[in-house]
Amino acid sequence: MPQKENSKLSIFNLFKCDRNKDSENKPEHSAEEKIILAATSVFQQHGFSGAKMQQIATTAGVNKALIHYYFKNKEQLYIQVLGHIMDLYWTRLDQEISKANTAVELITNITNGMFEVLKENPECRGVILQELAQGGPFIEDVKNQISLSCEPALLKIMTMLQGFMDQGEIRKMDPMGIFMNLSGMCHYTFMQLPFARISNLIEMPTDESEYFKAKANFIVDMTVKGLLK
Amino acid sequence: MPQKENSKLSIFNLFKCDRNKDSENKPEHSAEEKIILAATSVFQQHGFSGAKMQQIATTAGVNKALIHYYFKNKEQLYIQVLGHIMDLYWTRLDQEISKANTAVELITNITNGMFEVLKENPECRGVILQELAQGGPFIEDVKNQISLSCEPALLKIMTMLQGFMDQGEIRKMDPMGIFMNLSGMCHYTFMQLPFARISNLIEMPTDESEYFKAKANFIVDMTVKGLLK
DNA sequence: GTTAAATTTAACCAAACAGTTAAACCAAAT
DNA sequence: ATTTGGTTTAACTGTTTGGTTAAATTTAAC
Repeated sequence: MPQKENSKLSIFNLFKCDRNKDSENKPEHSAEEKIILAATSVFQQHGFSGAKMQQIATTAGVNKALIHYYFKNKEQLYIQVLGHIMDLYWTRLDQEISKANTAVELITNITNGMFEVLKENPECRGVILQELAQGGPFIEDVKNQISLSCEPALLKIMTMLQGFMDQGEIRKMDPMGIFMNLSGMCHYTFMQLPFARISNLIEMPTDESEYFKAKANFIVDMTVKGLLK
Repeated sequence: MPQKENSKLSIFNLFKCDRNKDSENKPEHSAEEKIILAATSVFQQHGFSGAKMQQIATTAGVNKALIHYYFKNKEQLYIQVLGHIMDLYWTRLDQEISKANTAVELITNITNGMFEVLKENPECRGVILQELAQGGPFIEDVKNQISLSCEPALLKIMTMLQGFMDQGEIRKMDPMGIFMNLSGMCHYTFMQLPFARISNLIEMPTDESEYFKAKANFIVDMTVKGLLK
């Protein structure tokens, strides 16, 4: 069904096909899902203005007219993409933090969760942060999406950190500051990945997953050490 | 003089007017400088594709034809802007690190230097990182610019950190990893600034400079603590 | 088998935009 | 006084692109 206005695809529908690759009878996304996924990728590569509707259609293996059948216009499509990415990101992060019982585990899980979601979904890297950094016309939509997707998980993280401080596992610091610093280190790792790949200033092992593993460990190590009493 | 091809404006010419504001007789930038400055701002706000040559001209207080008189096309102008930003950034950083005698001073100065240059030049925030994160067609130009602008300063930082490790002030860690983490925390602070300004999840004092000061101290504190033995 | 929804095809429109051109204008230098 | 180079003006071109439309075609449901 077309959804010209403000309905929103759920991440659960959008990715259930990826999760159980064994079901060969229904391996395909719906057209609407394919469009969102393609749009996410194209917006990531070229930015909002640089992304062409035709390329999104081609990438999705779909006709351009169909995009406008499902989405009112480029802006609305972009907003849906923002929502999709936020959902993807915070759903994953929420899973990770729920498993932690100590501060060290929490830091470790957040870091690994961020690394995994950014590894598996390269298109997450640019899109959101671009909106944040530029403070463009979609910043309000990002804010609304954040309220929906991330606020509960974020508050959970804050509460847990505060708890670990109260019980003395780590020293008393601003929990939001801790999380922001951790986010910064993780995201920055992926932000400069295209540069790291071609630069001789940064050593990259042939196996890139080794690089990520080492980076994540390094971040956890430095952060945990920075938090302990 | 027009410079259709590969000549490059020096940052020293580009900003000497800002430094000595007392000289009222020559307060104006040259047209070429005005164009670069305007272009930097417009590219930052709208990205490469979203930036309009006409808007750059208007912002610079100059005619559109004049842009093409000095710069071959949009791509070349953008590359010049990248170079200008990198120069600006690393020149400032180089000044800061030279003043440090201990690891703590080094971390402090790098952090403060980054904060100041990002505070004073908001347009630095998006442009470069956008290129890095997207890995777009200009990544090679960024790499070349980095070789010119930052490599010496970066190597200096690495050497200093290594020295502080050898003499036992901080524990032995990958110096590049330290710098990358520090960069990530600083840049991320500014990246999400537009969001922080409108969000109620992040507390912002009415005086924004207070926010920056606290953030910088927090980053230094966490980093230094994370590096000590 | 009929109906309704999903999807394609292909042509089209209007606006925006990068870049060009040529003539005119102006300021400073010679 | 003339030259030269920087700068403006304004019109123009060719292309790209977002979006529309209407008819045709397929798919799935009932």
